[in-house]
Amino acid sequence: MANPKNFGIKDIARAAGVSVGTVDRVLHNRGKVSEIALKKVNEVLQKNEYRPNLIARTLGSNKNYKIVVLQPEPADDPYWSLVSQGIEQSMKEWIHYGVTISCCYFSLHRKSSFESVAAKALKLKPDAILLAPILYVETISFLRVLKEKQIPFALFNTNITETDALSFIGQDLYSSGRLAGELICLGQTGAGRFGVLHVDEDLNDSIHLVQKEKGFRDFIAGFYPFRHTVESLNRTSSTDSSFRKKLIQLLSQPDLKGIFVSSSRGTETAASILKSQDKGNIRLVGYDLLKKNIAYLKEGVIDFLIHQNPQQQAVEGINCLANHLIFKRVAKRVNLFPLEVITSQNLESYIQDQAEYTSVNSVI
Amino acid sequence: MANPKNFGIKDIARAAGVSVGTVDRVLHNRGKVSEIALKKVNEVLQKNEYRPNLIARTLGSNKNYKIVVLQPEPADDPYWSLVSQGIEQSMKEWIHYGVTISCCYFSLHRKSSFESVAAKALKLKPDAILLAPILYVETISFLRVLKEKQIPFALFNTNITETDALSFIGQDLYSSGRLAGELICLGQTGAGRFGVLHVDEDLNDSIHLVQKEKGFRDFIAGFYPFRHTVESLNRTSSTDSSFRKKLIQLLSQPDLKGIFVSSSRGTETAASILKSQDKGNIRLVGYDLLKKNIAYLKEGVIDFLIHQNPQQQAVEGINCLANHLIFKRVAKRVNLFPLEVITSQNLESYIQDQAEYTSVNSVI
DNA sequence: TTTGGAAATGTGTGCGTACACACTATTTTT
DNA sequence: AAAAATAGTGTGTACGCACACATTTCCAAA
Repeated sequence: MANPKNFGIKDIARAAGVSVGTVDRVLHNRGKVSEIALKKVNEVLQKNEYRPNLIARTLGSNKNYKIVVLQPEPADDPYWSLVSQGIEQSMKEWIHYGVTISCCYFSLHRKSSFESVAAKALKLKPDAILLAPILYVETISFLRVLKEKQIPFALFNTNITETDALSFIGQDLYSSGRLAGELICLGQTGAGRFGVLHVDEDLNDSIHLVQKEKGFRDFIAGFYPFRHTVESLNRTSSTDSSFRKKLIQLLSQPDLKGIFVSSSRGTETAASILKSQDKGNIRLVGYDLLKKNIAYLKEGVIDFLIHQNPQQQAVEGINCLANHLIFKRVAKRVNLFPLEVITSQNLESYIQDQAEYTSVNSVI
Repeated sequence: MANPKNFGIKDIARAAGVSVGTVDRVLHNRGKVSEIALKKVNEVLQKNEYRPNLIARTLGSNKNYKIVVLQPEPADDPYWSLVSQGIEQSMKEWIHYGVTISCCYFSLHRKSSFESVAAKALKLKPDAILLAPILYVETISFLRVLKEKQIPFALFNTNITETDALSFIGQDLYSSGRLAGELICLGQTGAGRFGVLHVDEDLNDSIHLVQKEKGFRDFIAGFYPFRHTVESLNRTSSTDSSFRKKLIQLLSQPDLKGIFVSSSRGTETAASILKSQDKGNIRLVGYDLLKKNIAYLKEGVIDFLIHQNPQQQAVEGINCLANHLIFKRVAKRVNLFPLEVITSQNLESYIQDQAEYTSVNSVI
């Protein structure tokens, strides 16, 4: 077994009887190399299990890359400002490697904004794109353009499997709905009613919400042994006043077992209504460690939060693309995040700062 | 704001009117530098917010470091073989930076083995030590020796706060006991009995078990609103046959609400007994994703596993020490791991391979 | 046979930093 | 006053790889 720190291209060249220039050409499939030299070098590479020193490679290389992120407007929803935090973190880290990162925001309430934002992103001449495909229809057509232009891209938050994405970074949303079902059913007995809430999003274009609900319904149908019904309530915009009335009506049902809310912001809205109706004893499962959700969790209004960890999704999306660009690293098609269950007793362990330094894999 | 990629020590030297040798001496407090030159260089450094290129620094430096890990014998318990996997992973990664890692194993069943293993570790002339302080008394005296010899060390798995550890990497064990209490009480009503099991460890020298039980008891006492008792069962060795009888007796109590097991291997033992007694409906909370525990979780015998993630603890312990040695990086005194709740529905998201590439922080 | 072009290879310099050693100026000791 | 020691600085080379450009070799065409 070679000592990886000491066996470099000079040693390869010496052993193969060629110059370091030829070794470089073989390693990078660059220029022209004779069959004889190619064979000799490859034999030495294989025999010694050569691994390039990626630190030296980075230092010696002189390329710059640009990554553009397309995501919903953070000012509209604190969930997406967590993503922005992850992006800012990544900017600071990757600048040393000659990678610059830019953000383009589209509005979830004006779907038409997606197209002009996407055009703007392309104007920036990105080497790669990280995209949260929240708007299914608009995203598909944009991805067609990326394919034409041969711009590599990765998806996060929501997966669209019928694309050529380098990678998807995020949770299995169907399974997160099943998990919510499991957490709501635990310890429950007797015939019952379950609620699913979707708040402030167009259900028809938001496959992530559809998948979550399906997971929830499938779990209840398959595992809750008593007679039950599952009802869905949607609020399409914050000016829709019938939603509150319908939820209050649902809360007054004596057989109500629990409520699953499909988004982080919706969780906050539902918790607020449950609290004001003095219904904090109803089992409530929602998403994400937004400030207000944390407060409701501590009060016991919310029983469980499923942590989507959007910040880390963004970080790992950038890492995936940067590794692809710089190191030509093969990406995992699906980088599945754990479905993290947050309760009042493990909350503190999640909101403390995570480890400052983690694996060095990203540069090796 | 300086462009971090372009402003190097040559630029500093030029701007300060000195050579790169003098800049180097100022940066590293090395050799001798006149007050005049020192002032000039420091002004330029500050004005330009100079940050060294750590990649170049690593390449240009020629130091080797040795880290030694002290942990319980993996052959005795699959939990510790997960740690070994983390160590092996880290060996591969850090060898490129001139860091070699060795392991020394002590037996939990022969406390006397700790002393000779610790001596062996010192014989290896480590630059730093990563230690699982499972045996409290033995550990304390060893840490005194490390302090004398000025060998930096980090602790993982169990914290001992009254030490000069660079860092502790692991979970808050008291809180994990509380979390277990929360998960067992959820949806339970009426007067009840709760069990805590400790399997195959000396409770007097194992503060991690003590802390977990205390957390569990404190949660139940503070939050379970009905009349209740908490009883503790210990098995001191696998030849202790009264344990099984006592557990079966506990299982037959009609007011039993749930059981908390304090270790991963004990969880397996308890689940096996619960299953054989056809008591899979009893709420059971234990630790870790060992193969057999996973099987029992899928069957529903175990309701929750708290994932200690020992592999990642080891990885991050090594990263902490390596960063300290190579980059003189200041370590977080406490690197608190999330208390991860595993159920049958989120299990798959945890046992898939984790992200292959993560933050580049470790080398910047 | 000679010439020109293509194929193939070797060499030099760069990336940014670390650090050993040569060199110069000043101060102290004999 | 001369020699030795100290303070301080500059220069060169190293790390391992990338890659541009100079040089050599080989082959085909005239």
